[in-house]
Amino acid sequence: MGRSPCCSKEGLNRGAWTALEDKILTSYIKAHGEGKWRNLPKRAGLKRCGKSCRLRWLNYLRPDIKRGNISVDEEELIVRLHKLLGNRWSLIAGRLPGRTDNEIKNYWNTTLAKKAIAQPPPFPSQESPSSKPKAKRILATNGNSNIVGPSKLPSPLAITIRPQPVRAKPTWCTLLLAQEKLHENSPLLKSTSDIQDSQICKARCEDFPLQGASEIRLLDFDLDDHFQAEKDHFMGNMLETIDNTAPSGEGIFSESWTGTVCTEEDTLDLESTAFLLDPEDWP
DNA sequence: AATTACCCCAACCGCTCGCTA
DNA sequence: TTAGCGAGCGGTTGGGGTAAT
Repeated sequence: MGRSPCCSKEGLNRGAWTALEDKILTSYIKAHGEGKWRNLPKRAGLKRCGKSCRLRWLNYLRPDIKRGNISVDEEELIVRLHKLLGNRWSLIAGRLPGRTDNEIKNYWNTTLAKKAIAQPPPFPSQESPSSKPKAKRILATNGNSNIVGPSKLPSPLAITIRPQPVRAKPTWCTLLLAQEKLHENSPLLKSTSDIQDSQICKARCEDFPLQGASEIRLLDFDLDDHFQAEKDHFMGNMLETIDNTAPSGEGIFSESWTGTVCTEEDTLDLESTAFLLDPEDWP
């Protein structure tokens, strides 16, 4: 079939944007909003490809953009997220308010990748997530590591794991690990009986909305300050566990699995998790 | 001061996905 | 069911800036 190019390249400006072009694009979007990128240049009077306009706006002109001066905290978060997600820059950027995927990608390629090479990961057998075949389901393995003592954990606590959404509207496969699970040596699901247990946890979540948080994230819990230290401790151990359990692509945190946003609404949407409760449905 | 080498990052490109008619 | 469009993603490129010689 072959698709039409996004725009005719003839007669269009290319390369660096001028201040005037920036001004035109900014005022047009302020007046008419984002979207309809293909027609935007014509309507705004810009001799640019629509894609180019979109990129310029999203990566540079948007008012909420933070540029440069990536903090140590942000850097650490990028490293952790990259460990989990691979080169999924947009997902990583989604966890860093004000940062764009392009900036993070550039930062990684120019700065962090070198550091990563200089400091090889502790588990040599673990490949970069992006180089591994996609995992298809949650297959539990034994983490075999102490996570954190019972008294350290905020309550209630749930972790949601879902397959990596390729685009919007992901198919959710939600597992909620009961707090009690985290008190055991193996925090990860090992058997279908564990999955049955996770149902109980869901009920608890329904009964017990998260305090002061409309969402939690595997890498960025949004909990009360009171729990900050516990959160950091927990996350540190959790990441170690992730490293230990996904050396061969069959751990639940391998390739296509990400710990990601768990909104209250998502937590309550249990339908998509049904297959997890039925061992017959496992391959 | 001139030249070269290297680094950084904005922008481009090709591809894919979701949606819709 | 399928073709086409709009949009987003990740890899790559090229040019400007700066350090080194």
